[in-house]
Amino acid sequence: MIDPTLLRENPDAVRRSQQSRGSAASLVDDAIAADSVKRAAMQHFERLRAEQNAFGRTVATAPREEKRALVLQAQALASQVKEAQQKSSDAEAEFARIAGSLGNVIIDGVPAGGEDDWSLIREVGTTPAFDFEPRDHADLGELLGAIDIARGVKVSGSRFYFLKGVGARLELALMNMALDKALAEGFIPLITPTLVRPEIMAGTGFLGEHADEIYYLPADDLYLTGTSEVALAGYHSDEILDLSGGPLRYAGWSTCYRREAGSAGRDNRGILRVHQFNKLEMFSYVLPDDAQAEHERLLAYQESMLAACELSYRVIDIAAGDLGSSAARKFDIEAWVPTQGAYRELTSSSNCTTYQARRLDIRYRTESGKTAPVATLNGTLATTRWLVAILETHQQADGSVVVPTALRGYLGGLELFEPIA
RNA sequence: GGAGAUGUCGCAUAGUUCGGCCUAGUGCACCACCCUGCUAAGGUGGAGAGGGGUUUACACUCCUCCGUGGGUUCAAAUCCCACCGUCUCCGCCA
Repeated sequence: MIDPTLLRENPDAVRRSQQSRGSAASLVDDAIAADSVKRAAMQHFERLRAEQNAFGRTVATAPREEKRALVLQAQALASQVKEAQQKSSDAEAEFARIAGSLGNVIIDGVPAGGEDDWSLIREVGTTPAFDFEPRDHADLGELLGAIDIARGVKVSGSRFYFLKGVGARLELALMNMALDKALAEGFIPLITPTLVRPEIMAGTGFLGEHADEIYYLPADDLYLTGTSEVALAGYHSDEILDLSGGPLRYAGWSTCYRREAGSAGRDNRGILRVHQFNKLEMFSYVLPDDAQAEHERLLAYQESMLAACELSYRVIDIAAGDLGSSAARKFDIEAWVPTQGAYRELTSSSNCTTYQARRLDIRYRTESGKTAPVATLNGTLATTRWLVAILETHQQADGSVVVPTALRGYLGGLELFEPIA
């Protein structure tokens, strides 16, 4: 939910944002109209209600013999009040529906356009060159006994897999390295629920256009989360936070579930795009004025992880039309995947400003003692998908894979993954 | 899954019997000031959340909120229905 005051006082800013996203700017005018209808209806209802309340007090204290006549009068008033209340709550719901469909107001500098209109922030590292034909991660995974796709499909269907042997160990090593990084930066570790209630899912903005991407358990009315961001954002819902000591930073580890309904035929090979994977996610609650600095900070942590994995990558500023509704800006880091000859997303970091917090009712106390929504940000610190880039980047001609130095300590000193017999 | 208990503005509670001076009282904690004078106490006042009106702002004023959503009624914390959470016991259980 965007700031209704901004909608009233600076509708042009919201219009520009909608245009950059390629969404309907006319929604802004609809929202403003609905807002004024809502307020008129509220005022009408509240005036009648005040009258009714006053009358009620008269009835309560009236002598018995006058009560009967007074009650008859009050009955007429009550039906008017009821009607006005209905109109008011309808108008309120209508405003919420329209205003809720407006995306977050993007931050200046975010490129306009869609999926391909991102702008490059920087490229880091040199893309690996091989004097042999590199194998893709699926082949390497099989060769090393690290990834068992066939049995994953047998047990659970397409886009499922087993991590096995050094593959399983590599994932745990990566997660542990990421956790240590997070701890060093002051994040509080959390292992989060992966099943959440509808209001939490809706509050984080995932039940909008992408609802078909989400697993749902109708028998229990619960959703399986595609990222621990959902639980991490819901963690402080309906709370007033004390941020006087600085931001609240959490590192949430969870398994993530995605239906991948809209990606049939894409990335069918290997574990690039799967229904289930693990992720360590950073999540920050900060004062609104600190949000942009925090975004840079999360990005820096991510880059240091990529560097520790000795990967070559680029940082991109995602275009407005490719942002989720909650994000005001999103930076992705994409690592070079040799056999694809392309950069592929390994991390994503969003600044949701106050949009998500407003919907989840997460506030802080301003200096004047009033409450105001906080800003929320999230970013990937490690996921299963990183194995793709790590295996492919560090492979050798014989199919072995050199373990990045920083990860060796998490693998009992193992320096090389070797093909199994 | 079964039985029972329970949910009140930070925490703890009063209020629910029998609907109406509940505009939800009190204690603790909190904030400001005063007094005292030394590691503690006393006094006065303030102070919940969301929204509307009016405001540069302060202030003022109105509406809503007693787990959630409905219902009955002129009037609901209080009565009725459904749901949710928590606790206790029983059952079941990777």
